[in-house]
Amino acid sequence: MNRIIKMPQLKKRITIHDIAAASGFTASTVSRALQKDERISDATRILIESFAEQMNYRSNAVASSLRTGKSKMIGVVIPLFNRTFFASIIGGIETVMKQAGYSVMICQSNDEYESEKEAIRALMQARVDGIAISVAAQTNHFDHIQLIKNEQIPLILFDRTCAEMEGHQVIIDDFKGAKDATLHLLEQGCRKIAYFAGLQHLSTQKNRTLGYKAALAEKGIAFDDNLMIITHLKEGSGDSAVNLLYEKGIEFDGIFAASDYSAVAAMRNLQKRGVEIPKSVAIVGFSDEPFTALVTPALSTVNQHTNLMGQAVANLFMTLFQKEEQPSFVNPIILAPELIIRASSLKK
Amino acid sequence: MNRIIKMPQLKKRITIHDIAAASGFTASTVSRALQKDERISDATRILIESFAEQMNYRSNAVASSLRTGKSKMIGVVIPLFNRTFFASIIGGIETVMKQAGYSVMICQSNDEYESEKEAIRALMQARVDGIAISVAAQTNHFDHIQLIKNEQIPLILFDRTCAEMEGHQVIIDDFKGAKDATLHLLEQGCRKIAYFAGLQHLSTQKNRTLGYKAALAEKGIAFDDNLMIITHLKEGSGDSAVNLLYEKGIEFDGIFAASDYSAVAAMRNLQKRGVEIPKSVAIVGFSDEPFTALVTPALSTVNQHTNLMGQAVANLFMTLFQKEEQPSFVNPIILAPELIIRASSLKK
DNA sequence: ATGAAAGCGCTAACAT
DNA sequence: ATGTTAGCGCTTTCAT
Repeated sequence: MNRIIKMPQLKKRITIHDIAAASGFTASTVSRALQKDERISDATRILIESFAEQMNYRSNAVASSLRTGKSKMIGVVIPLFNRTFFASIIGGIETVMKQAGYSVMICQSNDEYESEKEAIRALMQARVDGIAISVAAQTNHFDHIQLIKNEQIPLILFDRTCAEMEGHQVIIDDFKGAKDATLHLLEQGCRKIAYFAGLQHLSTQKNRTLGYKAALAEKGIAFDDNLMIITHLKEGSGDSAVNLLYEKGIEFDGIFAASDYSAVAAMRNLQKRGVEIPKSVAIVGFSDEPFTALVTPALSTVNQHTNLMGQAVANLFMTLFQKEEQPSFVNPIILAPELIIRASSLKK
Repeated sequence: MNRIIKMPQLKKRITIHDIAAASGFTASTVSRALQKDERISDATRILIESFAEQMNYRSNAVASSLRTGKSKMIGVVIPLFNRTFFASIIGGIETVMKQAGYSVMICQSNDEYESEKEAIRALMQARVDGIAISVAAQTNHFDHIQLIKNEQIPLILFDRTCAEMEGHQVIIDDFKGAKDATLHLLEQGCRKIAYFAGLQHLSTQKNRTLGYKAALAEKGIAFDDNLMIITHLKEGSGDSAVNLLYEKGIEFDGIFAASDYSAVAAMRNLQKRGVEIPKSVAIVGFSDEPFTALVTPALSTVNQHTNLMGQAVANLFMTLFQKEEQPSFVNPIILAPELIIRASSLKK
């Protein structure tokens, strides 16, 4: 004797075949209808769409990706999330890519070579359609980035690039940013401007150094090696840099720090020593992190128009995706930074 | 007459079939060998591995994902990248997931319902194996989150959760954090503690309010509605909150702000008014953003052990992945916050 | 305007 | 220990 037993219905995901069965068409017609292929009549399309809706269908991007070879995803590798700088760039990238139907997969390198390599591996395995990278501080060889090019995956370097790698670039004019900042300090009457520099193998930092020097040169002031202190620019570095200047007995009447964190830490150290800011020492930072407007005195800094930068990256992707073959080089996109003058540097 | 013509060799990606052909085995053996299946002899495995290496093979995660139904990716949706808070949580998640061979796909909701919904849609289309969400400030209905549960995708709510949704949770003990902060201010002698609160429909903010009130109650101080000012807690809000207190002529000798940005903005406003901190007004913030140690006076705040929180999320995922069926509920994981006492609140 | 059939690259149940 | 075979869900060429 047989009795019908209700199986514990495993809620299988709906596929185009289910819709095909339900609607009486075939899977290909369903596929075409959902893609709004012109060859499908409006009536059929609308019918199929309503079935899809009712049956709660969501297309399987994995299957689609396997078939078409396009994942409609791009990957972005950044050093760290904990800077408004990168957050804002990604915001710009996402805004544009989303409109074009792309998802953005973000990975952190923690400024380490190994993590960066691993992130790239993961993105390539996920078969993303393009990869954008701001290279890690510790990265000094580029074989892992070369892999991307070898596989003909569109590659964009942004912010931190590397001279050793040719590729598409979206960068800030760090030279101009640093030069403007330094010129501003000079115009405020500073003559001995300490420069808290970042690691000089980074393209951005190298260019900031050139900008600093160019400003000095323009005003006929000799570059003084003692005033340039190279650090990792993390939170504590401004503090130790100021201490170093004092220990060495080096006089200074201004600071240009290539990082806001470093600048604020320096400011705090000087205030503890009773140094008046900006009267005795004027300070300018770099990046326009939100807290710079909140410290006392408010920190002058250089805004990098990060959101625009992100949009530029995304737009470049859209251009690259249209090309059959990846062009090995296009002119870099260079964005202009903007000096934000606040109380920390205004002597007059 | 025939001549051999060299075709412009399209560098096709290497598949297991190519390796099979080159090594003389079949695709399944290659697949097994590369997965280190025990049934394949060491000799064969090593041979195949060397072929793979030489031929520059990378496995196609998309194909593998389609076949196995597992993507080895998880998705994380956060409101915004521009807080060290979320950056650090993600760092914790990534550390653990990577070790287990998972990639992490991160999306921003910008605190908007629509973006959050869109992010979830993208993650589900990518067929991630699990989704972790810290819900957007503007989200007030949860149908999109319900979708995740409907599809039986492991779901973890972290930090900001919602009472309306049952699900796995990893949260901070916001109640305790706020209570400790307020008690500390009371112990410093404050009697009229202004409370700069966040939007009260957020679970975290609601709990902080309860903590604030509990501390007052414990010390026998009546809650004064005038002292509680609800804002979005963004950068400018601390400033306007202080202005409001002055306009209304409400006296206060302490501030507990549910955000570091708000706290620092308030501090700055008061300093401009010539109010001494912490002498006249003691201040405590929330989150321990890195810049809080850099302002003058350094800001007392509540550290939320974000990295641990991220690790807890990841570990919970690993547990959930092992279950055949998703348990509808497990006890929430509640992490203890830590009060960081700095100069801004030390009267004694 | 719609259908049939093949295949993207991989894995796994079922052989042997 | 290795091979055969089928199929994940989709797109797309070729038919009609």
